[in-house]
Amino acid sequence: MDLNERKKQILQAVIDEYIGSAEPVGSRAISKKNELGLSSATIRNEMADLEEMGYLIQPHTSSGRIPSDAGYRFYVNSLMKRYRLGLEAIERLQAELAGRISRLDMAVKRAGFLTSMLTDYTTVISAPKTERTEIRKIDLVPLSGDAIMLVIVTDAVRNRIIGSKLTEDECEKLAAVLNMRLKNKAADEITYDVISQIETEVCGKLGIEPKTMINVLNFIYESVSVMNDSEIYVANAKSILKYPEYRDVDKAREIFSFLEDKRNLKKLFAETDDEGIKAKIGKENEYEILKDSSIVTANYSLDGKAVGKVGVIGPKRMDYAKVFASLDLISHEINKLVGYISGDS
Amino acid sequence: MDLNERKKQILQAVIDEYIGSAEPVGSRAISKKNELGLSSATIRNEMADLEEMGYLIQPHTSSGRIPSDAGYRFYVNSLMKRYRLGLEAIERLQAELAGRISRLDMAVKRAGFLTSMLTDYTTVISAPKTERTEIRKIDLVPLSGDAIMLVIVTDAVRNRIIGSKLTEDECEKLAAVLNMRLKNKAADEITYDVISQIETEVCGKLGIEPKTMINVLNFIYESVSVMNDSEIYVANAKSILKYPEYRDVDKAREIFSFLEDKRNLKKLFAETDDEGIKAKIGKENEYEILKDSSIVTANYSLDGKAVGKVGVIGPKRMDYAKVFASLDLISHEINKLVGYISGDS
DNA sequence: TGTTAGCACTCGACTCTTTTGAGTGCTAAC
DNA sequence: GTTAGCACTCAAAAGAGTCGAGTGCTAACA
Repeated sequence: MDLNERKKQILQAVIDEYIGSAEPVGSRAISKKNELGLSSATIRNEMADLEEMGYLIQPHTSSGRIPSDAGYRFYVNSLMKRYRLGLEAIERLQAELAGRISRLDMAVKRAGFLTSMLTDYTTVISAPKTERTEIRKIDLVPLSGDAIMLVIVTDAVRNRIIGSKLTEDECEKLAAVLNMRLKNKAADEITYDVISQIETEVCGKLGIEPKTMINVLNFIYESVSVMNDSEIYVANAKSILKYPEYRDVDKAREIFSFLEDKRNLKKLFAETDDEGIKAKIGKENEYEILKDSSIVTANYSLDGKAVGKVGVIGPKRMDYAKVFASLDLISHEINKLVGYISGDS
Repeated sequence: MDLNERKKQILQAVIDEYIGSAEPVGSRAISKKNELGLSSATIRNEMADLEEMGYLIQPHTSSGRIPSDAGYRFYVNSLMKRYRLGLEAIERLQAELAGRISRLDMAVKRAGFLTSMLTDYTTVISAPKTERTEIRKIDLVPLSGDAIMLVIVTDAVRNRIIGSKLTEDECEKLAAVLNMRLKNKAADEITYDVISQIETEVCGKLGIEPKTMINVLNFIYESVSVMNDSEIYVANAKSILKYPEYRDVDKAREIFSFLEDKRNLKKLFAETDDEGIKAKIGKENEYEILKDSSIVTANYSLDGKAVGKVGVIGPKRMDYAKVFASLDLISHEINKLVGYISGDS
């Protein structure tokens, strides 16, 4: 069942051609390129073999061939030539990412955008996931001038200044209650209900102005919300409209809907390998909607541990070589970045 | 040139019908509804008049009529009936907006999303613009345990904790330099260059660890960036694919591109009235790409002063009555919200 | 004078047929 | 093993015919 050298060359030529044109490729077209010095008839025979072996598909009797999922798979595994990104592109990307970005989530967002520009495909990127964080301490510090500072300590420290006339004594009492209720609780245990309960139970008892109470609790809830969901960003979703395989507006809309729901994207990433750059081609994807698309994902890491992923979504005939090269570059650049930006969020 | 009552009724009937069907409306269809008790022939005569007067257009000789821009304009100004939103819809919206949102930008984002759900059209919303803010003071406070707190005071206070071993003395010196350079400067004067200059000039002179310096300056730059651009959010862009007028994928893509560039949206908002709810219909829009679309914008305010806008973008035959009602509701709800959330960002 | 029935006319949309041409598989000769 | 040649296939494009929703106009009616 092995492919001889000539069959490989022909398969590669067909796929390369099809990636560019999105039209079924005929024997004559391959022969014309004259890289192999074979007539169309010979190539026709080989293509018939390749079809029988499952690497090519003929949409109808009298048309050229298009690659099957297996064909693409073989191409990605064995045939694809290494793509060299232009030096200017690399340098521009490095410059863009090296700009003044101190917040990691912004940097990640930017990286996603740049990937989508580099590849011309829709890009999905996840911000680093903070492992099960729990609240270590909550502090309330009165500041001069009718303001207090609320500090929430987890792995990181988040703080906010709130306009309020709480005295030092009141601050202490409130902080004590909050710590009693929330200390050592994991972020995902602190639900909306827990917060609401504190509001109703505590507010009257301590005699604290409701507005202050609400502001404090809001900030706490917001903070745990942020901790819980590792953000996922989608860049350049519109680019799918560029490719003829999504000419059907309804299909495009389905994909947009899919991309909009971050739970889908999380699940998508959860299913992918945690190392290297991997492609999922067509039906290799779990999701019905993506059966005609391919996804290539890469990991980026901090201290050698995978913390986030970047993925490129496009038609099955995507330019895998370019996408692999781009993701390789981007993930390396993010690695550098993550190591560089200080850990605070 | 005035329209008599009957012509008005017919124009209204045509537009109502067309809003629902997106198909040219014939005289028979109007006659059938039997609200006027007129035969198709009579209506035909009236429609011919309405066409002559510029309110209707006949795409080709033997087809029904569709409203012209002027027709829509007349409809919006004089004909449109008040739309009553369902009570459950109103209550659900209020509940959704009243959730635990303490950050204004999040609330605004949410409001945009809700508007798009309510109307089923793409929604653009701008976060409140802080007027020319300037830096009043920069503080650096050493904390226990290898950390310092950087505080930037403008109208609001932004602060961040940075890992660094600066002593109290060094903090004071650095703060002095930063204040000397940046105090009383408006946010938009503090460009990337200004920040870079400080980095190169100050770093060596004070003998401060570069990493700390970079973190401090990054946060400052980030803060002024945030002050400068009032964020604009787009919700439910994909919904434009729902309407037959955007069946042409290339046209849809153009609109997506337009929506992606926030400068366009800012300009769009800048061109609209600062009070009430206003529609721009078809060619009333500056942008070529929006010539076949309509935009309805509303303002929301804080202390009676307009601070932000919400806009709905859809096909010219959008359900203006519903959109006006929705925007009315939403802007009132945001008004409440903005007054309620404390001023910090 | 306003309304309406009636009729000839228009023209996009749909269907059916024909033509075209890119591509195939197979055979026979090199 | 390779290739020229040829009959064959079939989607897509082009053309022809039909249908019907809709019009404008005229003449008759209330």
